[in-house]
Amino acid sequence: MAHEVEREALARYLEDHHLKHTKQRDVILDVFLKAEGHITSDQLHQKIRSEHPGIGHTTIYRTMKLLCEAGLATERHFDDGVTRYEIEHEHHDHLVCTRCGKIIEFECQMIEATQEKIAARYGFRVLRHRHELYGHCKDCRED
Amino acid sequence: MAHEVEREALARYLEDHHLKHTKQRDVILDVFLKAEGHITSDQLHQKIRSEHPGIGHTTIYRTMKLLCEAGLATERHFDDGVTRYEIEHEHHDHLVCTRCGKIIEFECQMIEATQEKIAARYGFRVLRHRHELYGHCKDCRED
DNA sequence: ATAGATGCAAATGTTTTGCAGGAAA
DNA sequence: TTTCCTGCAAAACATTTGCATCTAT
Repeated sequence: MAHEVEREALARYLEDHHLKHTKQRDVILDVFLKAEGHITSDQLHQKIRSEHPGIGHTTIYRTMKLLCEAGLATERHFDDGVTRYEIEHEHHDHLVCTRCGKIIEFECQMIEATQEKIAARYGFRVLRHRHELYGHCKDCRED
Repeated sequence: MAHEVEREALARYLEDHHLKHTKQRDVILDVFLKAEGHITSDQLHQKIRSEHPGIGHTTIYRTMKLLCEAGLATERHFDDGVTRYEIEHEHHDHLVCTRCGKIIEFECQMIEATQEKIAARYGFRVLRHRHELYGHCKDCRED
C-alpha cells in the first residue's frame, strides 16, 4: 500500500489528539491521495462506494475536515461553488480550463513577491492567497 | 435619484431584450449600487426589506442575474461559499480581511502581464482570473 | 390582450447535526 | 467500559423552479 508517509502522519495526528484509527479514515485518505487532489466530496464518495459501499457521505465530510486539520489536505472553492479538496502544499496557483475542467498548478516567485508589496501598501498582513486563471487549455482553445 | 448612467443602461438593456421595466428592478439596482458592491443576496434583501417589504428573495436572485447579463454586476465567490455581487469593472483583485470582513480592491499591471506569460507556457488562453489575498487588515493585525 | 414578472411554496444540491448503535482504545 | 465513530435521517443553508397571479407593454 502506497502513501506510507501520509498514513503515518495521520496515525501520529490521531494518536496525539486521542482520536481513533478506523478503517474508514484509512480508506478515505488513500482514495483522496490516489486522486491527486482537486476532488469533490461527491467524487470521493463515488470512488469509495465501489470497494466500500458502507462508507457514507457524512463520514467523508467529517474525515476530510479532519485531514485538513491534520495538515494533509486543504479546502478549495473554485468558481462553481462546490468545495474541492487538494493535497496540502504551499505557494501554488491554478489554471482552470472552463471547457474540460482540467486544473493545472503553477508557481511564480515573482507574483508572490509582488503580492507582499501590494499588501504592505495597504497595511495588510497576508496569511494565504488564491490566484486562479480561468480560460481554455491548449486542447480546448479554438483560435 | 443618483446612478443615472446605470439606470439608463438597465433601461436600454430591458428595451433591447423586450423585457419589462418594473419598480422592483429599479429598487434592486439602486440598493445594489448604493452598497458599492461585494454584497450578498441576503444582505441586499435585508436592506431592501425596510423600504419595500414586498420584494422577495427570489426576485433579488433573478434581478441580480439579470444585472450580470446586462453587464452592470458580476458574481464573485470568496472562500466562505456565499455568492457576492460586485459592480462590474475589469482587472482588479482583492485583499480580504478574515477578521473584520473588509474587502479592498487593488490592481497590478505587473501581475497581469506575468499571468499571461505563465498561461502561454501551458498553452492556455486566459479569459478571466481571480486573485485574492487573505489576511488581517491594518486595523485587525496584532503584530 | 399578451408576454413577461412577481412572490410564495416547494424542490434542489451541498454540507452539517442529532442520535442510537457500533468499534477502537 | 469508556470514549470516540459511524451512518442514517433530518436539519440547515443558499439558490432555483413551478405555478397562479399580477403588471407593463
